[in-house]
This record gives sequence, structure tokens and C-alpha cells, in this order.
Amino acid sequence: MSEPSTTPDTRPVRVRMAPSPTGPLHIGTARTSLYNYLFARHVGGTYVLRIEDTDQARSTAEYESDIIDNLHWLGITWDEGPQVAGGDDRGEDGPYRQSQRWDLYALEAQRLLDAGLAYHCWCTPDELDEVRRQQERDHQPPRYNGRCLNLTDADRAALEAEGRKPALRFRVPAEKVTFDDLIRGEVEFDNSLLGDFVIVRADGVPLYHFVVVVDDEAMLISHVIRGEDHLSNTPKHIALIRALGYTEPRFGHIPLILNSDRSKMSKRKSQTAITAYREQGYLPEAMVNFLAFLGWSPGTEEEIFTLEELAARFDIGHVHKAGAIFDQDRLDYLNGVYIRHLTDEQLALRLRPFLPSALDDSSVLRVVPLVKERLVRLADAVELVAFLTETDDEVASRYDPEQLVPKGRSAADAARALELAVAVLSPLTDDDFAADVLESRCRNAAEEAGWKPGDFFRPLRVAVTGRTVSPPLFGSMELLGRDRTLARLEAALRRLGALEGSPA
RNA sequence: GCCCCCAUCGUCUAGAGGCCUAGGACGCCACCCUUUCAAGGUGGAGAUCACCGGUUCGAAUCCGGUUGGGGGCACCA
Repeated sequence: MSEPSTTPDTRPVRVRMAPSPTGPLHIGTARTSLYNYLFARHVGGTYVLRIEDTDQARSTAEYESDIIDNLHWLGITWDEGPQVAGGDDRGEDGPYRQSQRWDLYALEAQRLLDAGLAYHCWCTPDELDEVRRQQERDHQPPRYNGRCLNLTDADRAALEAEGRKPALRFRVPAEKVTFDDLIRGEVEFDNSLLGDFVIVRADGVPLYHFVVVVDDEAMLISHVIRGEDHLSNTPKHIALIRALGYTEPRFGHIPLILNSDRSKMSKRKSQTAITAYREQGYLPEAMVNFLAFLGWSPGTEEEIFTLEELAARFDIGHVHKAGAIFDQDRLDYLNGVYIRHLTDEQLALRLRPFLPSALDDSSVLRVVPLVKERLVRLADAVELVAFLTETDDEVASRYDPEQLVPKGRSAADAARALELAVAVLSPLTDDDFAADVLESRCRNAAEEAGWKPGDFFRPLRVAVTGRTVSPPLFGSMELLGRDRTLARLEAALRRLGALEGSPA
């Protein structure tokens, strides 16, 4: 087994995140980005963002924007790459989109070809498929059989004459490869099991395993921190690094985020797009805190950390080896914690985009104290305050005698409670219509009627909000205002009256 | 199939040979508070540290094997 020609650790710390814009920012990519960010910030290194868009057929500008926007949303910033700090591309080693770096790849591919370390391959997909199937039948590792390695010049000329374009295959040295993973320690692979792999497609497009190695060298990356799904690909990269005479970076493979069935987290089984969580009103602070703890902990019992605190504490050596299931309940809990930590003004600002524009800014601010302790996600506020923007008729259409009437009471009882409420509230002016006044009047009325407050309030709540679950009743009435509150109480009363008039 | 990685309550985790009759948090259950729902408070159930062997005076922690799970093996990334 051969040793790398250059020692790692001689470079200043530079890490990179290399998302592929073939889909919206994925939870797993976000977490890998976060760990790279924390690692870089912890040691004062440089963080590079590189867009891996060699697969032009699947990459789109929309996905690239989604990835960049959501990374920004999470608070993750990079020193070099596209839209640094939300502005222009910046950095000395750009461009930072692989689709703009093809000259470099072509040059490096030619070097390998000239040195005899790579060769043209004319095999068709069908032929390769057949070989693979045969190998499976023979219980052999599926790998390229080296057919085009032994072509004569005449063979080659004949194939070229047919007008066929060759792919370029890397000639993998049959040797054992060892590396010291930052998280897993010493790992050994036998590259003789690998088979020569394609590094440039027949149409001239360079492939991932090749470009990742070329770019990491060109961008002087010192530590490659990525998902465990790349662990088995690392020996390929190391073989390429050696063939090209590059410096071998340190590798660190972080555990995967898992579906509840412990398979790699996927769109099929989980919600994987960061955007989706953002749209439901998860806070970026909660998301970051949650993601950081999926595979890492500071080794104490503290669990609420800001991004800055995480960067100060983060230690790659404490990252777990085993995968972690994405636990929605825990995310929900953390999100609630972060929502409650916000000031009313901050929460109002965050809630603004989720609430209807019919609710003006000052109303949003007034609504905050009523909903703050009840929110898991920001979007939950929509249903909680819907009674404010719904018309009286819309609310009335929700009235259901089952809900209007408290357990163990009759419709007549419920009507009586509504009548009493109207009686004690209607004398109030609009200015006097404040929660504490409303509450004391209604409590007195309940007491005089011999009702438990909870039972008495039930028909009022349903009348005013159209729902059995609502923000605190009297604060809700205050926000609604005198006239609308009374109109709804009376509408509910009519509903109950109609009920009594009809046969049970 | 081949190669590699992994293994502490349902889940996220603490644990770096004695501090562990295994701690915290989420979730769950009960009670308290209470105008609904939440939030908050108190308490509880929940892990023979996957299994088997070894090393050691002593192992959740070190070693080997077994089992189970996962990942990778593309002219995708």
C-alpha cells in the first residue's frame, strides 16, 4: 500500500460545501453545510461554496437559488463562492460553478490520458449492462471488465471510423488504500475490487468523482467533510488525487440523517426540503439548533444554542458515527422554545408574512400575546386568529349545537348563558371593551347564575370564534371589538333559538 | 452478491475502564395550575448499554466473533 506523496495538515483550513442544484436544499445537505460551517468558524478557517452543476440535464437555476436562499436563511455564510453575503460572487479560486470550469477539467483529463493513467472506452451502455448482469450471476463485484484497455490501435481506428465517441476511464491502481477519517479513524479499502470508472462521458461532460477531486485541489481544500454515503467513494478520490499528483485533504464522513425506518432520509419517506419547513414557520434558529444535535452534542446537558455558540463549541471529534433519525417531535418542541424566546415585537415581524393582509401591523402586534404560547410553527397562528378576519356570517356558519352547548347542559342553558353575556356586555362602550372588564363581568354573571366559569364560557367562545379551541376568550373579544362580539353572541343565540323551535 | 461503516430508553443524546444499581431532553402517562387549547410546575413508566466470548482486580467504555441495521458498488451527485 502506498502513502500519499504529500502530507495533509500543511494547508490552512479551507472547507467547502458542494451542493448539486438538482433539487431544493435538502435537510441532509443543510446539515452537512452546517457542520462544515461550524468546523470552519471554530478554527477561523475559510468556507467555500461550490455549485456542482456538471449534470446540466438535472441542474436548474431555480434550484441553485433555492439552495443559496435557504442557506442564507439558516444564517450560514461563506467566504468564497456565489453570492457571498447575499451579494456578488467572490473569491480568488472561482468561478464557483462547475459548469464554468470545464477548461480545467479538460486539461486535467488530458494529463491523465497522456500519462497513460486513463484510457478511452467505447463500450455502449447495453454492453456494460450485460457485463454487470453476468457479474451479478457469478457473484462478482460489479465493475468494469477492462475490455477497452486492451484494444489495438486498429480496433480503436475502426471504432473511431464508425463515428463513435469514447468515454474516458480512469485506470484504478490495484492497491489497498488507507486513510484516517476525522470521525471514523483508520479505514481501509481494496481498490483492486473497484474497476476502472468513467471520469468523462462520451459527450465530453466530466463526472462527479473526477471534478470533485480537481476542484478541491484547485480551491486548496484542506478538509473534506461530507455525508457518510461518500465513505465508499473516498478510495476512488484518493486514487485520482495520487494519479494527478495532488495533496490529499483530510476526510471526515458524518453520519446520515435517517427516515423513521432508519434508511437514508429521502423525499419519498420524509419532508426533506428546507423550504417546506420554512414555509410552515419553523424558525431558522430552531432548525440550526436541531440539525446541529443530529449527530453531535457538546458533551453537556445544555441543549439550546445559537449558531455562534455552536461554532464556539463545535468539535468534529465529538461527531457521532451512527446515523440519526429525524425526529419531528423534537424539532416542534425546539421551535416552540424559540418562538417563546422572541419578544412580542420580534414575533410580530416573523408572523407578518403568514397572516392575512387584512390584519394590519398593529393588530398583528396585539395578537401576539394571545398566541405566543400556543404556537408550534408560525403558520399555526393562521387558524388561531382566523376568527378576526372572518366575517360574522362565516363564523356563524360554523356554529354547531354540539359545540355551542357544554357537556351535561341543554340548548336552553347555553342560550341563557349567551343572553346573560349580552346583558352584561352590551352596556359597555367600545372604549371600555377591555379583556379584564369583560372577564370580571362574565365571571360575575356566571357566578350569579350558579355556573362553573368553564361551562359558562364555552358557548361564548364558540359564538365569538366559531371554534372550541381558541386564544384566551376575553382577549379575543377585546380584539374583535364591542359590536362584532355582540353581533356574534346574538347570532349564536338565534341559532340556538331556531333549534329549540324545532322538534328534538 | 461484493466492499465499507455502525450498534446506550420509542427518539435525540451524556458516557473517553472504577464518579453508572447508566444522566438529560423530546415523546408518553398521572397530578397541579387553568376559561378551551397551549404554556408552566411536580412526579412516573421507559435501556438486562444488540448478543456471545476475551482482556482486566474492575467494561456501556478495550479486543474478537455473531446478529441486526445502514451506505456504496452508474457515461447521477
